[in-house]
Amino acid sequence: MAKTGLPKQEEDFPGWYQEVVKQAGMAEHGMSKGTMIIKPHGYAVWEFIQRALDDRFKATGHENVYFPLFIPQHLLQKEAEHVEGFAPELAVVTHGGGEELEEPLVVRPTSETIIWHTYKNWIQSYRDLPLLYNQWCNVVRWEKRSRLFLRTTEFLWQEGHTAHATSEEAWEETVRMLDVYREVSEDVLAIPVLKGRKSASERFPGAVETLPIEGLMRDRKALQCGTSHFLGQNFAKAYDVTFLNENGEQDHAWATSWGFSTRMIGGTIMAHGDDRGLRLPPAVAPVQVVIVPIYRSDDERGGVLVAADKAKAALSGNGIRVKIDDRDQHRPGFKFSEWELKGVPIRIEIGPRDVEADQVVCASRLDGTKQTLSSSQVISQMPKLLDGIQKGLLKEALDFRTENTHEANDFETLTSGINEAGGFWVGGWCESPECEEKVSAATSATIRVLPLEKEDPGVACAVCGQPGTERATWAKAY
RNA sequence: CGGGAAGUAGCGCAGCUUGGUAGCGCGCCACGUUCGGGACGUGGAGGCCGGGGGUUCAAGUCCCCCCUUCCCGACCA
Repeated sequence: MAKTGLPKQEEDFPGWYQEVVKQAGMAEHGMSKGTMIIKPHGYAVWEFIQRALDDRFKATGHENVYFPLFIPQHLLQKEAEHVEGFAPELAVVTHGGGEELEEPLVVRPTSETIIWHTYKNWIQSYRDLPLLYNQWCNVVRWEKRSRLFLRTTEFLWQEGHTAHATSEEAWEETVRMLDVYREVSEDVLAIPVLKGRKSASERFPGAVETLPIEGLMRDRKALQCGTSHFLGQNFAKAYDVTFLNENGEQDHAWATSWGFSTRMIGGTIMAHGDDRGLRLPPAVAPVQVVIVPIYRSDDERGGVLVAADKAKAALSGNGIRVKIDDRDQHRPGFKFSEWELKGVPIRIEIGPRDVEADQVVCASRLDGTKQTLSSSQVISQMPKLLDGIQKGLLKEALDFRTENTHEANDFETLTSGINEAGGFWVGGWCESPECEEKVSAATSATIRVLPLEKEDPGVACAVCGQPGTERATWAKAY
């Protein structure tokens, strides 16, 4: 049996998570408080996520820009709710060039302020709109508690910032980008997500509506996987961004912003990983197929490696990312375990017996099954096998979510359900912050999502019994 | 920022009670035997014992101060 040295997921999920991240070579803690060093294997996954998002941004007419890391403090203070929301978690630079600065510089926690300050100069007429810009960058938020990938002082993300002439257009953009996130989560990362709205208490500071996608991790806790904000005219008003509309009237621009971060590397690990380690969706696996040659003598080694090279060349020719693990210092069993830990979707074993029979042994990381395939079969079937793993991971995660989504129509069922079973709990809500708070106090869970289109739940508020006006989905979350 | 725990070799830890030559396992390097599910033997390299101050003939060990990390909360992508 394999000895991974990992805690069992069931017994110690946080411990399991931390060990997987470390042992699989994804990331480690940085030197200063709450920071993270992303290692090659982790960063390579991020590059695939970046590419998937960026392709979709371009396809929907967006362009990339870059704004400064430092934001003059006064700029940040113009939107009241925004200041209040971010004030506790700002990093502030007070010295530069060996001297105290006249005005402190805030390290961006997000860039709405500096961007809308700049948009003021870029927008005069409705003909200048929309502005559909995105930037890839790092941001800093001084969180009290950090966890690799999920919450670190500094993290990498993209933040889109668009300006529109009408409320309708901005709302459409907000919803469109939320769906881009849904698509990347589900089709690329194989994490099924719930789309919807946040309650007022969970909204982004300064937003009119915050639309999240929420995924369920294997410990039955939710993870916010991306958010798209409808900012209304709040930032345009705070930063005085006006334009002349088609009717010749001055109007404030309408705004959206949306972000997707390196936290989703952690999400991918927590949504699919098992007791042997990572299970990476083929779409983001830096190595999709690893070939482990097996041999005893130099003679066998030669023949096996020729067969391995041939298989690699053929697979690479089909656009598949293949690696041959020809390290002499490790035996095959060690390599099997190591690549499983790293999450490689397919392992091909080629030994003397296989060379003789012109075949390979092909093992799937999805369920551990092995099959023997002829050399030509393995080439022709590989895209299908990888696609099967991609879809299989999504299906497993979807089934898991279905099993762990429950209805609750009274306080006792709701709170004990959340506390004892975990997962998503759906119930009526009267929209009062008091009822929301009561559940949080009893469970530490929050409303993760309300339906995108507000709908009558047809049941009473699960907390107070008054008529329900929203259908709320609750869960404990990261 | 509260409540706990911990900082000793790259990683995981023992040693501290009762002060007296710096240890173990894994990993690393060399050679040999191994190789279809985490191999073994022999030899070797590697330490400002988190930092600063004290007590003492003598401090990893005792005392004081500081720093950092982890876990549990509150804050959050």
